[in-house]
Amino acid sequence: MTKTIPESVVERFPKYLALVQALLEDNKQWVSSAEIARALDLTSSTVRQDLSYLDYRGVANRGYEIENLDEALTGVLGLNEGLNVLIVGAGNLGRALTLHGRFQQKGFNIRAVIDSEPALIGEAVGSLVIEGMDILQKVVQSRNIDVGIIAAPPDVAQEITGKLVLAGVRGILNMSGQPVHAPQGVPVVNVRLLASLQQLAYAIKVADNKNDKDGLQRRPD
Amino acid sequence: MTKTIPESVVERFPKYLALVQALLEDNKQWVSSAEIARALDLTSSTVRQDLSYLDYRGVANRGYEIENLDEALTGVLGLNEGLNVLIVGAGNLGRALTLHGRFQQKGFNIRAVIDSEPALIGEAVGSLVIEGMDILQKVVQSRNIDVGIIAAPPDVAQEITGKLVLAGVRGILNMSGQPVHAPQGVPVVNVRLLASLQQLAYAIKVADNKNDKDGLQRRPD
DNA sequence: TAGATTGTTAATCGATTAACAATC
DNA sequence: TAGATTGTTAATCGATTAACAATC
Repeated sequence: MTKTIPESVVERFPKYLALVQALLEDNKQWVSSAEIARALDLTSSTVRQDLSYLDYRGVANRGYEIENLDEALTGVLGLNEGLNVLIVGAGNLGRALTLHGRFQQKGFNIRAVIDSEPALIGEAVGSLVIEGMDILQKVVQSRNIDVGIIAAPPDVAQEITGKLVLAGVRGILNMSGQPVHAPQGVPVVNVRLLASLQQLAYAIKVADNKNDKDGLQRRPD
Repeated sequence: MTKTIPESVVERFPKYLALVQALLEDNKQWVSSAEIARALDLTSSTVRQDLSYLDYRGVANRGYEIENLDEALTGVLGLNEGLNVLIVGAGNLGRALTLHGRFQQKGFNIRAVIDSEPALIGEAVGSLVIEGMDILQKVVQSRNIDVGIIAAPPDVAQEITGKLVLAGVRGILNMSGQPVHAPQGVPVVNVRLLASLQQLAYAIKVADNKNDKDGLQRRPD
């Protein structure tokens, strides 16, 4: 088995992967740690350290072969196979995610959208049809769902989590805004859009203070 | 001016704020660093250290008064006033964000939705009406927009960023998936949903390996 | 071969945690 | 007053960076 990879490193892997796939599109063949560092605003030392966790080694005096780097990053992230996704909640967010082509394109195959509201059942969302919450378990099992995405209101998020776990999903992406807990062995990633906006608010405040201090103009309230 | 607050601490402030506002709803009056730590999966030491950056001090032998803590966190994040938001892109994601009541409720007032597609102009999204991209600058200025949210395709994300900066927004939340750059002084927060899914994929892989090692059953492919 | 770039070790830096005096 | 909990200092831990021998 591979050595445990620090969380801070894992968090950067998707960035490397996005860059590498963009370079691949441009038909570039090689990239150096210094180039990667420049593109992602890191040091080349961090880049080399991070990439040393991969199954693929760079080549002294050449750098990293992009195709191999792509494969190694895809492999380490567990993206070789593609993952089947169920979206829970067919509101605006659920529909937006379902129709967002980029997930599909990157190996997250959206296989179903379900909702507890009977009136929505049967409605089309892209090439899918909204199904009932009552058949969640059946859907997960018959369509080999790996990942459940919670795009439902906060108050039902934990309840849905329980159902997803029971049905046998392997991981959960929770966009409800309400942090949820699943048993050990079923990882949960909580996406907090409000938190991102609040961090932005902080950054704005800091930037404004800086401008004040520097004697620069700011738009009057 | 206040001391600079480490990024790691600022990232936790929204979590404290969410908890504190939930406790406020429950009419709780006091909370201790140990209780906060338990709820957010931190150590009480980290909590006390973090909260010591605030303008409000706790009370020995009592803990923190929730109402004051709320105010202090709101203040430090720059959320006292509420912020006016423009959403760029009236596709599924843009509409979902516009209609998502929670942002409004937490002080992010969505004042406009714009799109470059003429056919969409005039269409209603909740209480707003989709407006044209050509009046972006006018909208930002006349409606005192603080924050632009990019909910448009990746290929136009950087271009929109330029327009937003020129129009005078104070910060940008970028949900396009394409990282964008703005000049110093206009902070950008990039939300990467795909990266979250990829991190989840990694966590799933690790969890599966662990189960294998422990000799537990895993669903066969 | 000479030069460039890797992989890795050691040094530095920053974040988290432990410990405890202050205090309500 | 006694006990609990804060705020803060010092210790520990982990992540980033610097440096350089190995190597293509």
